[in-house]
Amino acid sequence: MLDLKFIRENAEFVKINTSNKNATEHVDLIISHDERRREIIQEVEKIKSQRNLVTKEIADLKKVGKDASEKIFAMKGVSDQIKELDDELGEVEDVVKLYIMQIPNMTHASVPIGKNADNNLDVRQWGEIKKVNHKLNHIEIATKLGIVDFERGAKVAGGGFHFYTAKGARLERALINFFLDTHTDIHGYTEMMPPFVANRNSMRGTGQLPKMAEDMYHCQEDDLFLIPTAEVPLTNYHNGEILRAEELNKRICGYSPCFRREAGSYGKDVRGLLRVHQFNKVELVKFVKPEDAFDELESLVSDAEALLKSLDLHYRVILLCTGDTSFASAKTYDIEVWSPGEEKWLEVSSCSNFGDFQARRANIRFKRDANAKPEFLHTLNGSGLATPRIMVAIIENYFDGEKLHIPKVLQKYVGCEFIA
RNA sequence: GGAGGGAUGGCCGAGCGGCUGAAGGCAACGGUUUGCUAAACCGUCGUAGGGGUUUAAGCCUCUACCGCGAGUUCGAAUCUCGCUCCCUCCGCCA
Repeated sequence: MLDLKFIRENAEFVKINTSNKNATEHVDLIISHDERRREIIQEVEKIKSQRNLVTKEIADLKKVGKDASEKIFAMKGVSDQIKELDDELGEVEDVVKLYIMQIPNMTHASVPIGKNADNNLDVRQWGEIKKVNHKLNHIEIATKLGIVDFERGAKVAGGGFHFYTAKGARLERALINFFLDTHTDIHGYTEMMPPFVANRNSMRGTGQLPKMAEDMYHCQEDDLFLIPTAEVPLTNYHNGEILRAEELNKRICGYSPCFRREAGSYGKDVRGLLRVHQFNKVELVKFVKPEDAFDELESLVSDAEALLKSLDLHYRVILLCTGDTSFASAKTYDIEVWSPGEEKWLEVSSCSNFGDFQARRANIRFKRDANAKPEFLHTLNGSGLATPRIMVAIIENYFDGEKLHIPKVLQKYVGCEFIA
């Protein structure tokens, strides 16, 4: 959510920046309603002030035992007048809130302006395309080795769900543990095991609601959503709180399954593990001082990259253009890993700086010192990493035609050197 | 699921419908004093939103906020109703 005052004072900038994100805005509507809002406030507060004055006079009269019925009579009806204005104020404020929540975060000046993924900027690449002596994709290999079962996943839960089986399950678990261990032991994150469902307030706080409601699984009876990412519980961990400056910059990480209905995405890159309704991910979240946010974004990306280097997987980092940057983000880097089977880059991480956008929605602030005014802090998050496409890359890159070699760093977790 | 109890500022904790934006304590901050640490004393010390003023930090003023939302009343932290969360006990369950 943007600051109303900011919108008022930078209307043109907000309009342009929003359209750069291919989003629509109602800035004019917000501003006109805000004007009416301030009109009403002035009017109603004048009446309230009057009422408070007379009320005090009544109290004084009663205290000395005098008759106040004349003044009391005069005040009859004033409350109704106030209520009427307050009601209108509420309506006007609801409109402002409704539309202000729909304005995306402003992208940072360093973000290239562009319509879609074609305009994204290639920042750097690491490693190189490995020669593989097979022509199989991950589905064929995984099925052959018996480490993923797509058919039974579909039988039990539906299309887009799968089982990891036997050593496949072990390998998946190994990835999760390797990721968590690296972030906690080396990168300075504190591990959290969050709830896998969240309420509306949390979903609104991180920006999934209202826009993404259709993409989430919802438990109607309890009005809870299955989390689409651990970003939701991890960021909302501090919802409504004021942190001390010494606690910043704070890094937390956590594993969770991620649930995505992905309504409407059928037919595109959905084979096998490429796009599924439930997947595992280790998420990195930072709460930082505003002035550190963009530096922290760079280190966040490199924390995720470190994992790919350890796994010796060829990857590239791209800077998303305005049109490809998500609703709540000010700047986003994606990390993509090379898939020999698909002959494509696969997104395995998305690292974003949200500025104060989420903090404002979730009301997360900090004080620079004991007497300072609370300020909104800045939040960041990134995947470190999402496992399915890493699994694809490992399966395709490490299969030698007969057996699947286990990357060195994972061997102690999997307990073997290869799967045959 | 059943029965009770509770929610007040950064924290603890008072609060007969008007004198309570809220006592008192702690913490924090500024200062005075004592040859260090400390103690004592004085002062400051919530948030948000309007309006005014200033080049600005700021200052002045009004309004709202005692879990959330409605209601009663001239007037609600205080009374009524609904909701949420927390605690205790019972039941059920991993």
